Amino acid sequence: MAIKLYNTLRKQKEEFVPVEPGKVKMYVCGPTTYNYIHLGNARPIVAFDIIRRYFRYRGFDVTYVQNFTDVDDKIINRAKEENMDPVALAKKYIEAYFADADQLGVLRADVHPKVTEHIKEIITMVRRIIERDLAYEVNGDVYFAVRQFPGYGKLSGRSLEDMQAGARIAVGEQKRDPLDFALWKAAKPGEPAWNSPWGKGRPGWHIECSAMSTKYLGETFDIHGGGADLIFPHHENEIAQSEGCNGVLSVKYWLHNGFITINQEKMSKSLGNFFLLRDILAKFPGPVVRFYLMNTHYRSPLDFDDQKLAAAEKSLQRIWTTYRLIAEKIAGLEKAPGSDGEDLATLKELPEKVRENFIAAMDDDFNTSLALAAVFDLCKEVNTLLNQRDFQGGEETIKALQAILALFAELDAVVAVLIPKEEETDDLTQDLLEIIMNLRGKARSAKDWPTADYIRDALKPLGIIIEDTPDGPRWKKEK
RNA sequence: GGCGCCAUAGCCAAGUGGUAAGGCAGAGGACUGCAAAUCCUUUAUUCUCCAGUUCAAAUCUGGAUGGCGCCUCCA
Repeated sequence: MAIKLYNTLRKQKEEFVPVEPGKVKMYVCGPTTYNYIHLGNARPIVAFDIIRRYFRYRGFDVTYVQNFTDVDDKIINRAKEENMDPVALAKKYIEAYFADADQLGVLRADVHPKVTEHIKEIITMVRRIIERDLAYEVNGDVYFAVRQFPGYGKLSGRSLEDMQAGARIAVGEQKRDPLDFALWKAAKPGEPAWNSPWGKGRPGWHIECSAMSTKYLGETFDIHGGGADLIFPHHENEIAQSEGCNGVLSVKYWLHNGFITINQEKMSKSLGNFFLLRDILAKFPGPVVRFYLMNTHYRSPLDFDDQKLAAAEKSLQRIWTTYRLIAEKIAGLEKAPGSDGEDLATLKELPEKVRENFIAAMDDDFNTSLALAAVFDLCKEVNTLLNQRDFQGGEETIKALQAILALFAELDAVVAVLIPKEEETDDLTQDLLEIIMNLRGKARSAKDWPTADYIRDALKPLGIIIEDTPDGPRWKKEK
C-alpha cells in the first residue's frame, strides 16, 4: 500500500511517488536562532521527525535537511540587547536548540545548514535570478520581481490582485512593486555583511532556503515542510526563487503543520503568549511532550495547557506499564516455566494485527492519533491475557511475548515514546532497596501495616514507587 | 476587504456515504490489609444549527452561527 500525504500545493491527499525510487529527500524550515525555542517551534520538529522516521521505517532512504536561520533582523536586534556578537548569539541558541530537540527524541538531520555558511551559494543563486530577468538591483538591494514570475501565488492560492491590497513598501525600501521581496539587503552600519556583486550586504530571509535546499537535495526534491504560517509569503517566495532560478518544479509535496494555541489563540513570539520548551521540559519528561504532540494529527490545531500534558502523561504511562508487565512476565516465566496455554495463539497473532493497523494509519497522511489507538489496543489485549490468574506459559509463550516486546521496539523506532526510559539506579541504590523491600516484606507478613505503609509513603517523594502486585511486591524509579 | 482552516461526550481525539475508534476524567464491580497497577461493566440514539441530495449523511451540497489562521516577523 502506498503512503498518502496531504499536499498544500493542490489542497488534497496524494499518493507519495518519490522523485527517485526508494529515496525521500525532505527539507524542513528550522528556527531562527535568536531565542530558546518555544512549544510552537517544537511541533514541526517532532511532526517531521516522525514523518522522516516513518519513511525510513517503510524502507526509504531518507535525506533530511533542516536549516538554521542564523542571520536575520531579529538576531541582530537581540544581539544588541544582549550586547553580544550576532554570530555568537546564534551559536548559543543553536546549541540550546539541540539540547531541547534531544530531549524530545528528535534525531539529528543529515544536514543542518546555516545561512552564514552558504553566502556563496546564495549569491550565485541571486545572480542567476537576475540574469533571468526575475530580479533587479537598486542601490545595493536586490528584489525579486514578482510580476515577472507567472506561477506566483500557486501555493497560497492567492492572485496578485488579492495580495495587492495588503502589500506595502516599508520605509527605506526601493521596490518597483509593493509585492516584490528582497533577495539581498545592502549592509547597514554595524550589521553582519558579506561582499557581493551588489556591494556589502546580507541575504534576504527567503533566499536561504532555496539556495540550501537546492544544494543538498537538488533542483527538484520530494517534500518540503514547515508551519502553516510559512505558506505565505515564505514558501510562496521559495517557489518563485527556486523555480525562477532552476526552471523546474522545485518541490513535489508541500506539508504544513497546524499551530499550537493557548486559549485557542496562536502561540507566537510576537503575541508574547509562548511557553519555552525548556520550561515545559522542567515539568514534564520529553517523551510526554512528544506524545502530547503526537496525539493530535499534525495538521490540526492543538491547544495547550498543563492539564493536557498531565493527561498525556497518564496515557503514556499506560503504554509503559504494559511494556514493563510483559518484560516482568517474561522474566517470571523464565524462572518458573509452565506449559503453554490456549492464549498462545492470540499472543502470536497480536503483533501482525497491530503492525497492520499501525501502518495503515500512518500511511494515511501520518495519522499518529489512529496509530496510537492500535498500540492501545495491543496494551489492552496483552494486559487482559497476562492478568489472568491462571496465566502461565512455557518456551513458546516466552517467544510470543518477546515478539511483542520486539514490536514495541519496532514501532518505537517511529514514534520514539513507546519504551519507558528507566531512571538509572546505581548499585548502592539497588542493594539498599533490596534490604528495604525485605524489611517491608517482613512487616507485611507480621501484618504491621503502619510500618509497611510508612516505607511505601516515605519512598514515594524520592521517586521510588512500590506496588504490591498479585505476583508480589515490586519497585520502580520514576521521575 | 481578499484567501484558507475548523466545529464530534466533562476534557483530548480518530472517523469524509453504510449506521460513532482510542486516551484522560467519572460511576459500579473484581483483585488488595490498604494503596497502586490491571481487568470486567458503564458513560454521545448522536456528531454547532437549518434546509437539500441519497435506500442510507458526522461524512456530500447550499445556507446560518461560532472560533481560528494567513495577507507584516512568526513553526
